[in-house]
Amino acid sequence: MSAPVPPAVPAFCPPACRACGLRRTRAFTPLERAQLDFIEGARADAVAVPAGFALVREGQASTRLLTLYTGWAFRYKTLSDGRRQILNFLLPGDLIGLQQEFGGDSAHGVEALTDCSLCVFHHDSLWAVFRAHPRLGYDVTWLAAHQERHVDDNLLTAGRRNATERVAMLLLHLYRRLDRLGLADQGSVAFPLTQQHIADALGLSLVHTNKTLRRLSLLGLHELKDGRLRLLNPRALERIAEYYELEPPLMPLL
Amino acid sequence: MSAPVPPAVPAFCPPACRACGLRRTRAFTPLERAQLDFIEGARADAVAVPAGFALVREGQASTRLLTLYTGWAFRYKTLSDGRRQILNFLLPGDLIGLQQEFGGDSAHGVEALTDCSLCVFHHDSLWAVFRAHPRLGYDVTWLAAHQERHVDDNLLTAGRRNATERVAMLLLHLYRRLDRLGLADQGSVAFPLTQQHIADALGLSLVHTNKTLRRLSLLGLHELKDGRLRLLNPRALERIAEYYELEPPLMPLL
DNA sequence: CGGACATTTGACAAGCTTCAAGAGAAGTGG
DNA sequence: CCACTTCTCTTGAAGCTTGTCAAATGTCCG
Repeated sequence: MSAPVPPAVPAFCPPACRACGLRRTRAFTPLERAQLDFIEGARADAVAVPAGFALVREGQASTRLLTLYTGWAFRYKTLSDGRRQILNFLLPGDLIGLQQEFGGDSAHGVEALTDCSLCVFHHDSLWAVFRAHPRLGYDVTWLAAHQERHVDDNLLTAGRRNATERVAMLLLHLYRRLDRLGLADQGSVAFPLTQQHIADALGLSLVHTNKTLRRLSLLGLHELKDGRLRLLNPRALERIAEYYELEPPLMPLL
Repeated sequence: MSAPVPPAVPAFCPPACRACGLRRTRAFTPLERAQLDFIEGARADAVAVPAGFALVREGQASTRLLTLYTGWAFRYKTLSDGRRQILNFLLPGDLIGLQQEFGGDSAHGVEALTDCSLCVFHHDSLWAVFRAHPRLGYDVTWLAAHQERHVDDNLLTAGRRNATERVAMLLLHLYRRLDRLGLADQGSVAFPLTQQHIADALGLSLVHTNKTLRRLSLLGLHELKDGRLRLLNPRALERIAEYYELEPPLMPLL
């Protein structure tokens, strides 16, 4: 938070998609001009929201489709007594609202974790995408399948890994996604999660999350300071989490 | 298994999609003739596999797209020491192989849980679907998003529900999906899962799954006999699992 | 300085896992 | 047709991981 690291992309989504800072990060598949123009036409707005803002409310209908441009958000579900499960974290480039577009209420909520800026698409633009640009429709499906892979990973983590493995998994996974987006700076990344977020993502209690995090830190595996995460021994974390990722694929960006 | 209940659809997928038994169940959205013909043209084969057959191998590339016609299957991931997490169960009408179609190795395996019959689509037919019939492409995305909802539910279950709630959730959820497909017969459905499957789906140990299942059964909430499941007190199960589903939507079927 | 919030630590309880072993059902081969 | 193996279900006991309760410390911000 306090480290004076310049952001990789400007804080606001520029009006022209071809000027989009995200597309310059090499994390996304390049698009043809016609496709880019189409996307630009489907955009209704660019908005900024503060940390904590409810982008999608659990159990409510919402037909807006959003792309996260800067900041972090997360999808979650809750039980009536307050127990909360974070389903996955959303980083720049991730699409929000796919599920809700398909009619019906949202089965999950989406909350901004930091201040965020987003692209807002017109209502019903999803169907228009499929009609006008099958390739982009295909990309949307790719994104849906890709997001499901993240949830699959998290389900394996919550269901079958112990506390140490879970924490190692989370740190590694997030670090790599951020690095991929060019958001790593001299071996560290901004890390705005509270331990409560981590606990809710991993299916652990807050106290136990704290103790596990502490232990890994004392073992010299990572360092969490000033709102930034540094992996001091990524190999050890890989072994613990049993998480060896190959080269991550290029992602489509809408 | 041993109960002499006639199957709701014939055991084999007929060569003509318009004769497809699944489409008569009213669980799926009706299609236009042209769309149906296109799907029929994309079909390469109809196959039957025995229980235990590996439809998709974990970590291997596979570009086949399948639709489950009869029987049960499940998606899973494993850790190197054998711990296994079942991600979700696949029932008739579910699409298999979406993730793998998008290049790269499969991050999960798919195994037939019972004898299954399936429709096999031609390689690259997915992209052809998007090109030729945007509406069907949209449907594929709907299916991807819908499957993710199931995984979301399972993640909430594994991460935040206790053993009793987990088991209640599973019984209720599967019963409803089967009922929806017209596979319920006088208040009971075929239930081919072993307790090991249930344990692996819920992130519990086999022993604890057994004891929890036993307790719910002794409380008169359900009956599991002769390979069939009967919910004796669905309301109580709903309250325990905190799972009140509205009318399930019509699903697309490829 | 006071208040809200995040982190940290200790003690204890509980839920769940592991270990062990027996019973029942189903399939196989002599 | 029966012995044998294999698989699933069942139950008890012990132990460990994780959750809950409680409270102190630290940090940010008005």
